Amino acid sequence: MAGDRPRVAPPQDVALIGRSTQQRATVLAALVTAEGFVSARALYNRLLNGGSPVGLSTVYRTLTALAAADRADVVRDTNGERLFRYRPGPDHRHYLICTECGLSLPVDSGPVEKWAERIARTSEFANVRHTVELAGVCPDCGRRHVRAP
Amino acid sequence: MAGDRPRVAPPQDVALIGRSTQQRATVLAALVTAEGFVSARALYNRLLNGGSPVGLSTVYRTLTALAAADRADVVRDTNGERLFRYRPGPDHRHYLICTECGLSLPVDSGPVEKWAERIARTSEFANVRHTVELAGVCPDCGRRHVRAP
DNA sequence: GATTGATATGAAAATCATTTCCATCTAGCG
DNA sequence: CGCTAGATGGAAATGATTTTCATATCAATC
Ligand SMILES: [Zn+2]
Ligand SMILES: [Zn+2]
Ligand SMILES: [Zn+2]
Ligand SMILES: [Zn+2]
Repeated sequence: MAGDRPRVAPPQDVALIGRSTQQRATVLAALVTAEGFVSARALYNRLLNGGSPVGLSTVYRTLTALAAADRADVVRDTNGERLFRYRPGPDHRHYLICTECGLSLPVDSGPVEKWAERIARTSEFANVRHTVELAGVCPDCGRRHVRAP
Repeated sequence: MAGDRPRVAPPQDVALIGRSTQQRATVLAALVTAEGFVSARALYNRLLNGGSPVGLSTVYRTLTALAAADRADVVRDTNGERLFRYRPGPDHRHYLICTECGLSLPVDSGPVEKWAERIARTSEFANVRHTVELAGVCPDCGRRHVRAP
């Protein structure tokens, strides 16, 4: 198995999670290209079809590491499956996600950040983190469902 | 197996999720008594030890039904496990939960509800729901960790 | 460019929460 | 008292994620 694997431009980010390997660059590139939330399995399949197979465990490891390094946002879909989305900037974001097609839009979370901070401050709790997700049906999917089963 | 199972006062709520059975009353009573978030398995064990065993599948079914009937709030812990908490009132709540001991406190969520509503309104999305959770380390658990591994 | 030790990979097996199956029970009603 | 739709529970199935461990490869050093 030498060398005929398509090289993907490894964004500098790869270095942030340890050694810079071919697989990590591939997974990261795929995540960036996805432009939305994807599951580990979906990414795995995408790479498989694309001719750049990466082991499923490696996909999981890479995505988990990216999330830990704040390079990816993570949400859980209704079945409890984890979905990952590449995050360009340093600050975390919150999204409005379509439960039908997965379309995700960052929302203005300023107010909710302030609220969370205030709660954290006035509580005696330490190291307070928050999870905020909005989910609904996007216009396209809604249109598609008018009077149809 | 006749009749020596301790009767638990079935809150009227049992009726809300179909037939009023002994098991559902038992599960609901245990959930109320828990006074915090519990997993299905934890509740199952509690009942087992308490001498009022209820099948695990039934525990799951009951908790799921209670949640669907807005009688319980649900969160996911860091491992993706679902935790349930009995909800006395009609309105949903959000909590500040201790990641160490599970202690959960309802927080004032007025501002975040308004925020979520505004986002929902200004987006074109339909049927928008939200998930909001705060998690940290409670005073007791924090104290317990000072300078200790 | 060869050596090498720390890391990373991946296929398969293991975990673990949750669901489904299905044979058996029972609440609720006439 | 029956009757039956709905409920139960133990076992088996499902499905995502993690672990295992033998093998491969990064990257620093000679
Ligand atoms: Zn959609
Ligand atoms: Zn935030
Ligand atoms: Zn605590
Ligand atoms: Zn709310």
